[in-house]
Amino acid sequence: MVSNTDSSEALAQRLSDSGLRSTPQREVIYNLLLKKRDHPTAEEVFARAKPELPMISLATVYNCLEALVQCDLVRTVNFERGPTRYCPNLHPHAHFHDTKTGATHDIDLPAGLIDQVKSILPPGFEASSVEIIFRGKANTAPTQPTP
Amino acid sequence: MVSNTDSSEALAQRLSDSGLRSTPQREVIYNLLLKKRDHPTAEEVFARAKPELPMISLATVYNCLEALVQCDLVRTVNFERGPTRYCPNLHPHAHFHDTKTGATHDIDLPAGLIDQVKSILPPGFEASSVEIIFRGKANTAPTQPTP
DNA sequence: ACTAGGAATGAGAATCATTCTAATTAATTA
DNA sequence: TAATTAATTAGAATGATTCTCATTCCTAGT
Repeated sequence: MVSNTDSSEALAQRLSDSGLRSTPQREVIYNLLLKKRDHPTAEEVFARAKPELPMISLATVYNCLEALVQCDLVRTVNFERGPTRYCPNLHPHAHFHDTKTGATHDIDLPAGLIDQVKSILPPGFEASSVEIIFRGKANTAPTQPTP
Repeated sequence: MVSNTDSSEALAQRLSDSGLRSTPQREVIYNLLLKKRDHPTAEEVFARAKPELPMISLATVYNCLEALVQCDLVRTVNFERGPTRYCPNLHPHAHFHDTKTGATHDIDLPAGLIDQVKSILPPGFEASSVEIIFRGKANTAPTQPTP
């Protein structure tokens, strides 16, 4: 099992690789993103952090989230002009935005898809990233009630 | 050649199909989007409309753009949380955002690509739309100077 | 043509997410 | 330990968009 100390040190390492410091606020926020991976907004992160860090300010939440994005532990997701949402990254994935419920789902991308999509670019276009956003209804079956 | 009246009437038709009225402001704004297809923001549209309609207000620009979006003559494009940009639609296309210059380029999508991308969705996900955004550098050769 | 009722417009206030500022605190290095 | 540098906090400021509301414009129905 991964101990708390291990993940703290991994985070500290990642941060310092980007010239940033590890702080209690950054640790709490990163762990909270890992615990509930539902693409919270900064305000939601703020609310979830408060019980652990009652004095934390919204500005710090933004600062911490930006730090985590900078060291590539977290990705931002935007739908239209809604508030930015944060997702503890790793695998390449697309996002499915349920227009009914507002929920965001990660969609794993099969190997090669990104390259295949990039291959439609005319000469002269060098894409460093490709973002794919689906919109629609997700019929995510609720946890099956035992009959 | 398509006369001004023709396009006006086409616009009027589209608008009234969506229960909206044709107005001078909406016509000017739609024509201006068609004339320079560089994905302007509302503020930019505002600036371009003023010479023709000195009394137009920014609120009206937003209203008109929304009307055009509603009757499917115009699409919105968003990059992160930057201002919404407007693009007179029609073909299915992706967007390439030049991170160096900020310019937005339309990328035509080959037939079938959208369906192919949709096919990666796990069961239960019904996508009504797929958006593809590329980011990177575009080496769009400037209009070749005759030697 | 005339008028009632519903849109659309214009001007400015309000809102929302985010960024900035300045003062304070904490951590790291000399 | 002192000096530097970064991070935190609270609140002000910003920027895009939406809202409000008074006014004007159309459109039906008479």
